[in-house]
Amino acid sequence: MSWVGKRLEMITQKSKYALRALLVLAERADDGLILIGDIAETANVPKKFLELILGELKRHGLLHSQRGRSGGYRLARPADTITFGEIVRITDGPLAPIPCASLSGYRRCDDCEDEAKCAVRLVMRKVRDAISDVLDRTTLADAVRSGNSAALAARLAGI
Amino acid sequence: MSWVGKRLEMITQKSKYALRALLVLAERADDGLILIGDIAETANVPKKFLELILGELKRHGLLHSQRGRSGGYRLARPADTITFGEIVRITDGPLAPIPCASLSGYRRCDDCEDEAKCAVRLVMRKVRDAISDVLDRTTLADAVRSGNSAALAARLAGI
DNA sequence: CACCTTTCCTATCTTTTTGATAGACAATCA
DNA sequence: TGATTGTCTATCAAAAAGATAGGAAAGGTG
Repeated sequence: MSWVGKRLEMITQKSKYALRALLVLAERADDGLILIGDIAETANVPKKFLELILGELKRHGLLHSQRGRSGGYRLARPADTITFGEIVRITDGPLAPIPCASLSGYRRCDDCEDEAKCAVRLVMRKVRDAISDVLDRTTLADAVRSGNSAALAARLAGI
Repeated sequence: MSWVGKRLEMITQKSKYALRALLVLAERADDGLILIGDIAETANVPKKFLELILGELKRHGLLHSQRGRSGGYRLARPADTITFGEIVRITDGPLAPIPCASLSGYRRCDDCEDEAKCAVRLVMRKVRDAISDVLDRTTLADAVRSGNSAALAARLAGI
């Protein structure tokens, strides 16, 4: 099939890293501060790159951190109040497939003749809604739960 | 807001061009062959770039074309049998946000420890389903209709 | 046939985005 | 004081996206 070798990502590696890192922090939410090296290793993310990502998440209020010996990171809010949508918007930008279909990051297409009758935009608005329907309703806590039960199911099926 | 200036596209310009071009062809489905220069002008797409796109769509069986004087392009199938999903998959690749969540273009993440319990993947599969629910159910014919009625509504509201 | 028109193919180019690393700096605590 | 740990800024290389150029091939017309 001819699309093999094409672009295969709508969500960047960076967002994937952010999600994995936050899931680690959500799982260990009761363990106090966690070292970035620890997060990097568990989530399998290059440590230096993770620094940038966690910094961004912190600046947006998702993380609390402390420097110095016995420092580290933890979630700034309960895991059931942080959604995938919020995270992806921070690391990748708006969820809409194209800017003219975005609520949070609307921008007119500069090559659009008449936005009112642009069928592409109307369809992409539906796509945006469908994406946000999933991502804005899924919290880190949900994901931890579903990850655990999926692992359990796989274990039961496999063994 | 801090995501201003970030990536604002999940669907490329190329796909937008493809959709606009095919919508032009769908609207004029009864007019026989249409010149690429005509399509380029109407859809507001750089002609040379459009050549590449239409070539790809043709090779995938969406278009019929003829060379020489009185040549041009037309849809190879009825407009109500061509979906947005099919088009976007040709021009941009799989709909899934990440390859490990794709049906049509599955590929394992090479940095994934245990796919079975990867919560990110589970969520992104839902996103994939949500996207394809919209795009695989929307045909060119649907879009032409909705574009027209949206234009009508705008006209009624505005004048 | 010769000629014009139009699609088709291949190569190339520039710009932007993505993913990643380096190194100095600042806070914290023993 | 000094080891530890997060924070900031700059920089880089590779890949993807967007676009253009030039000619080859096919089809119709006189």
